[in-house]
Amino acid sequence: MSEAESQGAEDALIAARRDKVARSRAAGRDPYANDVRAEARTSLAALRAAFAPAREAGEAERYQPEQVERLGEGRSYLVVGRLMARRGFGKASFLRLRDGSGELQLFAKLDVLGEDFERLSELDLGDHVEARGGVMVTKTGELSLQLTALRLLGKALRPLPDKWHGLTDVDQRYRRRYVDFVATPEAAGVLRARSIIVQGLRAFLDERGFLEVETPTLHTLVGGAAAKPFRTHHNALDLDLFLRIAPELYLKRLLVGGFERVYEIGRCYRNEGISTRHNPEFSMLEYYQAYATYETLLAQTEALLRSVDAHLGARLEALGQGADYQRWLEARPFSLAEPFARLDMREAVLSGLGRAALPAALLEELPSLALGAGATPTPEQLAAGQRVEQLARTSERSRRVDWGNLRRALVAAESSGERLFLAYEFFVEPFLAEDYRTSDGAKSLPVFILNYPFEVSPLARRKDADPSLTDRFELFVHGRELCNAFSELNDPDDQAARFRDQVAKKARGADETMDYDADYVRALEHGMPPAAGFGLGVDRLTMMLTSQPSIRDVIAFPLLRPETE
RNA sequence: GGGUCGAUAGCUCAGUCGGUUAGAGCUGCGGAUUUUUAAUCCGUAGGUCCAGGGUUCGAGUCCCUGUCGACCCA
Repeated sequence: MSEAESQGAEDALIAARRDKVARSRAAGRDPYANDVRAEARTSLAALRAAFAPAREAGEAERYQPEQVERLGEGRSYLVVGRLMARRGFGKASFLRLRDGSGELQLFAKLDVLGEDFERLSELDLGDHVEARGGVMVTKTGELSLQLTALRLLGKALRPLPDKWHGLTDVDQRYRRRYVDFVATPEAAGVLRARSIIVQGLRAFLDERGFLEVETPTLHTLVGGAAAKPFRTHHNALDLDLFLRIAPELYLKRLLVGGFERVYEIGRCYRNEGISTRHNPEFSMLEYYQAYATYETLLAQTEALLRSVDAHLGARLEALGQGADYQRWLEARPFSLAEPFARLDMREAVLSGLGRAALPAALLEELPSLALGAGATPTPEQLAAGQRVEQLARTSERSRRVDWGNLRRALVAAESSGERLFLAYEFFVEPFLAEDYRTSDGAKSLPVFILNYPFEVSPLARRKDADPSLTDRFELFVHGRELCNAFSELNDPDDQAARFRDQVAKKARGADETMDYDADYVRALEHGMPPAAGFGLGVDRLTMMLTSQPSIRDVIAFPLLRPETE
């Protein structure tokens, strides 16, 4: 970039910083020096920890000068980081330094710092610097480093956002996440929490003898979930491929291969809308456990979530982010502390209808309520419309049911199983958070929904007692789906029939169906041990545990429409 | 896809009923200040008011279209 291009206010700010770079260079100092003796460096958190004994009880950030002096023993410390604030007083100056572990005040005095003091004018907020000095306490009791040396390590040519308000434009926050993480400490904290959550998931499974594996993300077929895929192409093989929508079918091939416990944490891709709960690429945990049933996984799911949450709380506390965790914990509308509720889907629907003062027989009546197409409504369609209006008036809760979308969805429902599932989605799921509460009523209780119809569960094992249902559950936390688990279907003939149903559905126009995976059926024909499998959305789990309103807050670089210029 | 709200300096925001040269704080630059905590004080620079069209003597402001974003609904 040439200097001649500069124009406008932003460029003037950048030009001023470039001038300082030139001044540094002219004086023989490298504005991008890379010769920090890292082994001599003390992190700001470590430095604070070393002087913690001098902290005054009660007063969080006041230190006793004599004790600090004794602990310091005249030692000199080397610290590095980004300059976050500066308050100048002529022949003295206060600077705020931030590194990856925390922050510390630097105190520069002309008579102590010497000639480096003049170079303060070459520094800007945002610059990376190296500082050296002894630890002392200022008049207000703040732990500080009294500088004996200070130099630039990496010039920031662009200014940081407003030091008090930070970056508030939501679009700018997600577009310039590197600025957001500097300007919004909580945003950085959420990313740290995410890493800890993933560690917690791994630790839980590793302790139980699971093997972490990686399976293909480039698939030749669509399978493992109901979703629209991204398409891509391999040139050398001239092969059309899909980005995976789920790892399920490969993980179960590993069960056939003799691995009894496997898991994968990885990216999946779904070519669907973007919302506060959906990003086109997202992370899923799936694990498969031979000789387990979905009932085994019920208890294991509660244990997993509590274990991860405990791990998160403990690690954040250790990192000095305990206040963040406490704030997130209080903000949660749900609690993991009490045993989760367990509901059979059909019973949940009947109970949901009852709570809305709707007749149980409505389940059988649903097909006639489907929204008809066509310009002029038939008498049947008019009757259906009147019937829905009547039903919607039966109770306050019935009024809150999304009848319009239920009627639209019913058009595509081809079986009583699909209609049961729709009834669950419209009469039960929206009310889970208010209907199932902790014993004190303060928070919602996570709810397991059990026994899904086989038509909406093409990879799950049928129930022995009722083959129209499957050994499957989903976990809803505050009304939002978090986990999906079932006993695996290992009968190759049944699986082949389910695939054929999926293909037939696609032929009838459904767009979120699976392809027939002949290799997977062949794998089952070689024999898959009885097993249960589990899936969990890592992004959603992170949102829940850190009380973040948007999935974009838990993803480092969420997908955005490209900037236009 | 529909509705509501929004877009003004690098950042955070004002801008009255349509009226003269669009303001403030932070950041920057110059100055004062050797214990500050969003330091303070003085001075100064910084604008295609999202884009295009329209109404008007006159538009940041009113109208239309578009772009982008947020939220809600689907």
